[in-house]
Amino acid sequence: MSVPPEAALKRAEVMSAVLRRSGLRLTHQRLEILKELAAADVHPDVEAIYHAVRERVPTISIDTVYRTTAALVHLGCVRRVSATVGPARYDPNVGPHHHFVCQSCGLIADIEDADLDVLSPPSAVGELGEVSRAEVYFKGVCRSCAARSG
Amino acid sequence: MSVPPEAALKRAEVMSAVLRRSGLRLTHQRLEILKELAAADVHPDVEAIYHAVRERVPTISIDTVYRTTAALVHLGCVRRVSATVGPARYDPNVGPHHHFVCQSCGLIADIEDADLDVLSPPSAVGELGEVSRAEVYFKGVCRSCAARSG
DNA sequence: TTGGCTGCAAAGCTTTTGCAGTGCG
DNA sequence: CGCACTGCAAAAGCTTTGCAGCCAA
Repeated sequence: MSVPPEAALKRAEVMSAVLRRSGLRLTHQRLEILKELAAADVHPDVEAIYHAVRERVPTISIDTVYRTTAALVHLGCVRRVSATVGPARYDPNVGPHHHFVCQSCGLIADIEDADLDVLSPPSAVGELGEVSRAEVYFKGVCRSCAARSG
Repeated sequence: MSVPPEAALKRAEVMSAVLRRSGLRLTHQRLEILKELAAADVHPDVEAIYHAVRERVPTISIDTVYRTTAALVHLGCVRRVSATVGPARYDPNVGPHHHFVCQSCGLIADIEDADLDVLSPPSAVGELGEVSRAEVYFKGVCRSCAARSG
């Protein structure tokens, strides 16, 4: 939630535009979910989005959050990332970037690094399929988990 | 299942040794699960392991497969990897290596590349936590999915 | 012998789906 | 006004847990 307001606004506008352009309806519920995602920098899961949006739209159901996130992923507006533990998390940053993953609590943090962005696959990968993107995951233990377990 | 027999045997022996050394019992069921994992090169999920082992141990239950894989992950004998879709998959190769992931069917293939192994995290990562390993995921669409959908 | 392990059953958690009413375009 | 969307409820899929009997060490 500490994404710069102007960046969040821009993201929300892009998402709205893509939604509208693709023929999907921009409902009150979808708008709130989309704004929540646009402003998120903690890769929230569906449960977290649901609770946050419910503050403003008390009648929303979690099904709608599932359906809307699925639609946004399908449109390429957000990216579904999954840790090795816990529910799927959603990343509103769809540009090239990388992640730090805490193996203990599942925290996922963005890592921006131009050198990693230009990583190209070894030639052998071509035999497996068509690569659209490379993502580096740095796995370890985050500060708070390290502090908690000594 | 096309891992070289001697490599699979070696892996199975290492896993058995680790299990025994850690005070866990090497039961008939565990031995078969462990052999199945040692010989696997397709990153099977629990369901796949269960069905394969059941050919030889018809009375085994899927709970035991869940419990045994969890134990092996905890001991560092196999690695749990998760695609963005479907159940968790298990990788008996715990050395440094990378993956190709099919975004359509969830297939995960190993990629060996010495250059990628020595990738070091950007300095900013140090603020987040302690990194124990870097893994590169090349995401795209595998050959059979590409063929299926044109 | 005995404490850890197994199989069974039930439950928990995440996610998907069918349906009827609602509201966006 | 029509059809996509929503909320509700039920179910499906993956995984974990409690318990009583069994077996590796």
